Amino acid sequence: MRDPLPNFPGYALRRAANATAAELAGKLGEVGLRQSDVSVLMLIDANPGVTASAIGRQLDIQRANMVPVLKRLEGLIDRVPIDGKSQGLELSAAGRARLAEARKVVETFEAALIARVPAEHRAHLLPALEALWR
Amino acid sequence: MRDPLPNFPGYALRRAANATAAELAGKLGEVGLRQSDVSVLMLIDANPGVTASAIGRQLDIQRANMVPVLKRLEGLIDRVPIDGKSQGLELSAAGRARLAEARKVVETFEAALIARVPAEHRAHLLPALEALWR
DNA sequence: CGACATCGTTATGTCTTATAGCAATCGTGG
DNA sequence: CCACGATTGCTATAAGACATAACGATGTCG
Repeated sequence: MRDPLPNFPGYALRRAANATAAELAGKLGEVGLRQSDVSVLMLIDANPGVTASAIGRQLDIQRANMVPVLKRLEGLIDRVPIDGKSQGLELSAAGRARLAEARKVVETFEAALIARVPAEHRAHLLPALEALWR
Repeated sequence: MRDPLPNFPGYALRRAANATAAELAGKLGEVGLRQSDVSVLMLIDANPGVTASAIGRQLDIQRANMVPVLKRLEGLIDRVPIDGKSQGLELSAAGRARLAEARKVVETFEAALIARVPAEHRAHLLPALEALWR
């Protein structure tokens, strides 16, 4: 079947993203987490005390939609009141342990990812993507 | 805010894909089409007489989910019975006209896309993406 | 102090996608 | 030539992600 679509970088981009996302989702499923979960955990880990709103802004997740995410992460996250309105988020011991597992999965996955792209293109991928994104 | 995520190629890939997809969706909205619509139209254009099932396989769209897509494209597509079970799809005159508009939008968009990536990385993007996808 | 922004949250609607099932038809191996 | 497994188009439905609007409470700044 003739398919002119793969010649469009934008199309290839979307397909590649979908394919790899599905792949990662599968592997993360084995540790009981989703990609968004891991993103949130990593951000909290790197910024202890951040608010849910701030994380949402960073990840382009609506404030309202952070609620079910955090609910799903119950037990992995501690909420520390900052003032009467905001609450800081931190990883619990369980959260740190779980993140360590997830990190292993992600890093294995990412390594496999770049390994898949031919050596001569490898170094160009990340810079090219960042240029597109921002 | 510290954010380790953009260092992961897989993450950058997903963000770039989302950002560009949203952008394209906006511009295609001006001609009243969605990305999936245009993909389908292009495939039909390149393969007159294809079945809906075949298109679905090519685009990873479930057979069942092709129904609303084709319904949305009513008037742009003609259905030509192949046998008692299958029907071939072709672009109508209106469909060809509409696809021409869409194609202009897409090509403008794609040109702007690659223009955005620094020259030294430009040629590597598509091959790298294809390697990831397949 | 007062106007305005922000926080966390609930509720709700929409859109996309997956799943299962159906009747009709096709193609192929025996 | 025909019975059986595969395929087609389709309906119905469920699940999931996501956006929007609104709320009370609180913080911030002129």
